[in-house]
Amino acid sequence: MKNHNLTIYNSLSRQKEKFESLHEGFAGMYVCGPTVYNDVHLGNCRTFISFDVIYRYLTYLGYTVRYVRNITDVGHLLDDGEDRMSKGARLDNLEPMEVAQKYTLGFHQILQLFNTLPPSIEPRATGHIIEQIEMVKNILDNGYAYIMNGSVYFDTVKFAEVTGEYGKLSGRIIEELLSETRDNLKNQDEKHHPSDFAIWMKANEEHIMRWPSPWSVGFPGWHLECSAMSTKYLGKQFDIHGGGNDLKFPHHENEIAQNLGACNIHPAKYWVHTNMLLMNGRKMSKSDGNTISPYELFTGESVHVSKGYSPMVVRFFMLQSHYRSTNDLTDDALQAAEKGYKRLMEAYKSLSDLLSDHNNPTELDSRISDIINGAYADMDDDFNTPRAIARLFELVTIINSLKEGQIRISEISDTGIKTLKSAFETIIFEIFGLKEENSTNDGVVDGLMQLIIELRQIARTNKEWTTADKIRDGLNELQIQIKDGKDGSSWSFS
RNA sequence: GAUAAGGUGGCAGAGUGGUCAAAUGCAACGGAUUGCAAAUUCGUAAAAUCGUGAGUUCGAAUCUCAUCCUUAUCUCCA
Repeated sequence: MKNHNLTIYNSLSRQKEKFESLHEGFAGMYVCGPTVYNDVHLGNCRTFISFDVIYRYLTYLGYTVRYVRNITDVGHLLDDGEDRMSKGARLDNLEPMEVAQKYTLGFHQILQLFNTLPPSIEPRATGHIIEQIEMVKNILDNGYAYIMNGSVYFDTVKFAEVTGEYGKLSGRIIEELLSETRDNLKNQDEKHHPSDFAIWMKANEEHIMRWPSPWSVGFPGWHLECSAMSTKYLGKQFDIHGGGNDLKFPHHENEIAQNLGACNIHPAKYWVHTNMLLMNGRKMSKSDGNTISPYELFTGESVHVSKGYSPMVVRFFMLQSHYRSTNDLTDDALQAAEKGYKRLMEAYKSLSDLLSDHNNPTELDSRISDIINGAYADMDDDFNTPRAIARLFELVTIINSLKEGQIRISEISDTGIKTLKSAFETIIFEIFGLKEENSTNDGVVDGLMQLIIELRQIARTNKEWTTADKIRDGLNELQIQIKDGKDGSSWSFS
């Protein structure tokens, strides 16, 4: 275990709290995953990238982390009461499980491109029907639910009266919830109160996804899976529960109610919510066209971007804002992120070329250590990646100055260089989860390019500028950029 | 309407009582490099008085109130 002073903003208390895990050396984290009836939304990616960094940082600190992220493949109700999964199935003319499989695979592919680590356990709601039924039983036994025509509803009024816990996370006031009317909601008449919610639903004739239960052949309520699966894999109480801001109500509020209702204990010590990703200052919305898919973003096939941006550039862009702030995705901002990201990676590469001629501690050495410690302190402060990145760029300036001679190489010791290198590796690759891209691994291309560069060099030596420029411009059109430096030319994909 | 989070340079985005005329990246400007560019790089240089108005305080971007705007949730959403 590393010494640290990690604080996390807890949505439940609305303040930063010192992180102390329930079990020394271990950390349990549950994050609400996607509903797999559609392609992943870029906003989802932001959330999962944020939690990926949290997962990575906890691991870096030395915790043995169990990271559970579910796949919702049943239970979401549409306005008309139809299950989301079966709707997708009907439209695509597929089995519900086929739909789930298809979009689960797509989801994994995209997240892999973003270099997120897979969770320790990725449970599916349909694989935990038994656990969910058990939980319904427990809630019934504790008197916080009632049965109506084969469906089971959570009694929010009674729960609120007995525990006083309902609405705390989202700041809802129970009286106001009770006075709300929702005439268009199906089964409204079955509920005692509008704020009550289904934990088991009786399936009607057309409903494809159905399981037997003590109450009816039916399916579990949407909020129930997370309560059941977090309890199963992390215990009745665990450290961190995460998800997007938009899940606070009703999903997380109801989850807390279910856990308390079934187990008499608050499920999570720290509730962590990520903020929304915007595009051009507005929310992403399919209906008004203000949306872009991860794939479109990578290829540039969208009116919203001037070109494609690689997954690592997008990841870096997202890390440049704090997870609790909204993040505005714009073409300008992505271009800026791309340049910054490249500069950061180039500086890392330059480190290999730096050689000090001595090993006596210097003033610069200690300045470097201070900056690095600052970056870790930023991460300790509620995972402040933008500030940590800012510090890395202070190091970038130092590295480049050493390389270019603005700072004499004797001003840094051998140890200082090693410290820089290991800090870059740990922070950029291990914690931020960035990786190098664009290596061709293609001997033929490399060989050809080497040859072309040599030919152009001959032309340049002979001052045949027309030929040299033709090669340069022609390659440029093929998205290959020639970079003329002091020690010859190099190339890269632009 | 209610609830929650916000409005900081040209753009993105840190900062939440004094060390802030305010980090960092990009852009812009100046220099280095170049056959010219691009790319790269340096800059004790330039750029925001922190939505608006009022208040608390010796002192506010940071606290309070009002007001305008944005986003989220209240119905499925990361």
